[in-house]
Amino acid sequence: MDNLKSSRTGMIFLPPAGRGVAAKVEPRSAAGSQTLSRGLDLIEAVVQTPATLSELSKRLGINRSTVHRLASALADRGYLKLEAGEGYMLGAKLLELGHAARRQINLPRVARPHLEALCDSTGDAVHLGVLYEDKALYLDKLSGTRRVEIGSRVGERHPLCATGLGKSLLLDCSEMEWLEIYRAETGHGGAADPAYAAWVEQMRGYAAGGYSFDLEENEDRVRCVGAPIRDETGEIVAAISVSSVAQYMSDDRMAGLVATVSSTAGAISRALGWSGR
Amino acid sequence: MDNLKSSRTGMIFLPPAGRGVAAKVEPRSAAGSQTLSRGLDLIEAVVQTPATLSELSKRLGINRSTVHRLASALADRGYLKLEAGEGYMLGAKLLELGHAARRQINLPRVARPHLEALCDSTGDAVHLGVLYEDKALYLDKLSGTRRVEIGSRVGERHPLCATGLGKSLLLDCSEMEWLEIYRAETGHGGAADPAYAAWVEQMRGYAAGGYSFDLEENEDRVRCVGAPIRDETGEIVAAISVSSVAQYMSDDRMAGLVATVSSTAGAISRALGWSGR
DNA sequence: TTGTTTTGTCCCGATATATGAGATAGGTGT
DNA sequence: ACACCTATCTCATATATCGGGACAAAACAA
Repeated sequence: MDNLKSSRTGMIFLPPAGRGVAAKVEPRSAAGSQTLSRGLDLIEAVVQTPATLSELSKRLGINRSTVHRLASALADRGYLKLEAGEGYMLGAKLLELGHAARRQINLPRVARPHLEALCDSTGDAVHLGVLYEDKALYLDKLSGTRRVEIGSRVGERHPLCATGLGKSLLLDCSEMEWLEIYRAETGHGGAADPAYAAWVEQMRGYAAGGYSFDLEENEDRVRCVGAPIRDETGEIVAAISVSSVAQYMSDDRMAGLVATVSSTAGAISRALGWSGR
Repeated sequence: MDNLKSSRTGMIFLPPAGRGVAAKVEPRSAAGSQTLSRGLDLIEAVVQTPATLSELSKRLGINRSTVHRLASALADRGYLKLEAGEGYMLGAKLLELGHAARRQINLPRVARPHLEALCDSTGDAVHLGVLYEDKALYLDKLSGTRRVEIGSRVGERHPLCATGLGKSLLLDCSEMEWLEIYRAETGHGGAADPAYAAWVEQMRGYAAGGYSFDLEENEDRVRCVGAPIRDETGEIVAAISVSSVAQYMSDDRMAGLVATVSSTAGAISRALGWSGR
C-alpha cells in the first residue's frame, strides 16, 4: 500500500516510524553549557524513533531523574511529546520552528560564503541556480580570476540539458522525466535518436556519481563541473557549477574538480538542513 | 514582485525577514530547568527576526555573558547561526528536526484523543478526513452514543461539495477553484446555475466563519458541522465533522456546535505545529 | 585620522542551580 | 498474586551555571 498523499496539499501521512534497535548515541561536545547540551541531546536521541525515559537514560548515560526533568521541560514547551505507551517523541514545536527556519534561511545568502571559497580555490567562475519553469535560473554568479570572462548574469535562464548546472538539477529525475525534459528543450529525442541515447548514457553516469559535466555543449569553448544541492528532505533544490574556457579545463582537471565541487555543494546542503551522505 | 518558486521542488526563497521592532518576549514558565528553558527562549526569540547578542539580552532580561554562552552552544549544534552583521538567526538543524518531526507526527494518531473528547461531549458521530484525489477521504470515524448509526466507514471517499467535512477542506480555495471542483463533482454549475450560486453564497459564509454545515445535502436526514485542520504552514490539511440525524441537529444546536468543533479542530491544528489565531 | 559605540569573546569567584540516589504511584503483563 | 515496567517527586550535595567585568575587533561618527 502506498502512502496517502493529499493531492492538493501535498502533505504526506506516513505510518509511525518503526521501533528498531537504536544505536547508542554519542553525546556531542558539551561545549559551554552542560544542561542545554543534554537537552538538545535528548531531542536528537528521539529523532530516529520514540523512546521511553529509561531508554533515553541508558542511551545518553544520564541519570533517569535528570532525563525526566529535562524531558518534561522539553515536553512542556512542545519540543517533545509524551505519547502514552510510546514514550517521548518529537513535538509540534519543531514543526513550527522548522517552518520559521525555512523562512529565514535563504539559499543565496547561505551559499555565498561557500561559493566565494570555491571561486578562490579554483580561480574559475562559479554559478548558483535553481529549477524554475523548466529552465535553470541563475541566482548568483562569481567571476573567476582568469582573464576570460564567462558571459552569464544573475537572473538569466539557461537550458537544463546542455549546462553542467542544469544537468545537476536533473540528477534525481527518472529516465521518463529525462526524456520529457529533453524533448521539451531540444524539440527532438526518443529511443531512436542517437544524440538522445548518448545524452542519457552520460546522465546515468552523472547520476551515479552525483556530479555533472558540460563539455562545450551550451556555449562553445566553455566547460563546467556541476553538483546538486539538497535540502532537509534530501530533494535537489539547487545546483552549483564551476565554469571556465576549455584551455583551463582539461579532462584531468575536471575529474579533479568533481571532489571539490561536490564538497562545496555538500556543505551548502548541510546549511539547508540536509543530513545525508 | 512575486517570490521565486522552483516549479519542480516547490521550495520557496523568500527575501530576508525584515528587522521590525520586536516586542519584548515574556519568557515561558521556567518549569524544571532554568538553563534549558533559557536556551529554548533564545531559539524562540529569534523566530520573528534575527537579533544580536545584546538585543537578546535585553529582550529576555538575561546577562549578556549568559546569552553568549547559551547562544554559542546553540550555534555550535546548528540550532542557531551567527550571521555576520545580522546577529543570531535560526539554524539548519531546525530544518532537519522539523522534517524528522513531520515523519513522526501522523494525523490520525494525533487527532484521536481530541476526536474522542469531541465525541464524548457531543454524543454524535465524529469524522476525520483529508483531501485525496478530489474527494474527502475518511481517515477515522467514531460512532456517537445515539441510537442511530451514521453509515460511513474509514477509507471511504465522499463528495467535497455536499458534506460538512468536504466543505471545510475547501474553505481556503479561491472562488475559481470552487467552481472547478463543483463542476467536476456535480456535472453542472456556472454563473447561470441557481443551485451553484446558492452553494457559493453559503461557502462564502463558511469561509468567513471558519466552519461548514451539511444540511442533509449528501445523505437524507443527516446533518453535520465541520471545521478545518491546519498544519504549521497554515494550510488546510484535513478536516473534522460532527454528524447526526436531523432530529438531534436543530439549527440552534448546530450554531452552538460551531464553537465546539472549531475548538477541537484548533487543538489538533496546534498539535500539528499550527501557531495561528 | 581619532574617538565612540557597537559587535562577539573570554575569565573567574560566588552561589544559585542542576544533579542523581532513592522512594512513590500507576500501569501492564504473567 | 507477583514482578517489572512506566512516569513522577523529594531532597541533600556539589557542580555547573551565572553574571560582573575586561578584552579585541569592527562599525560608525565626527
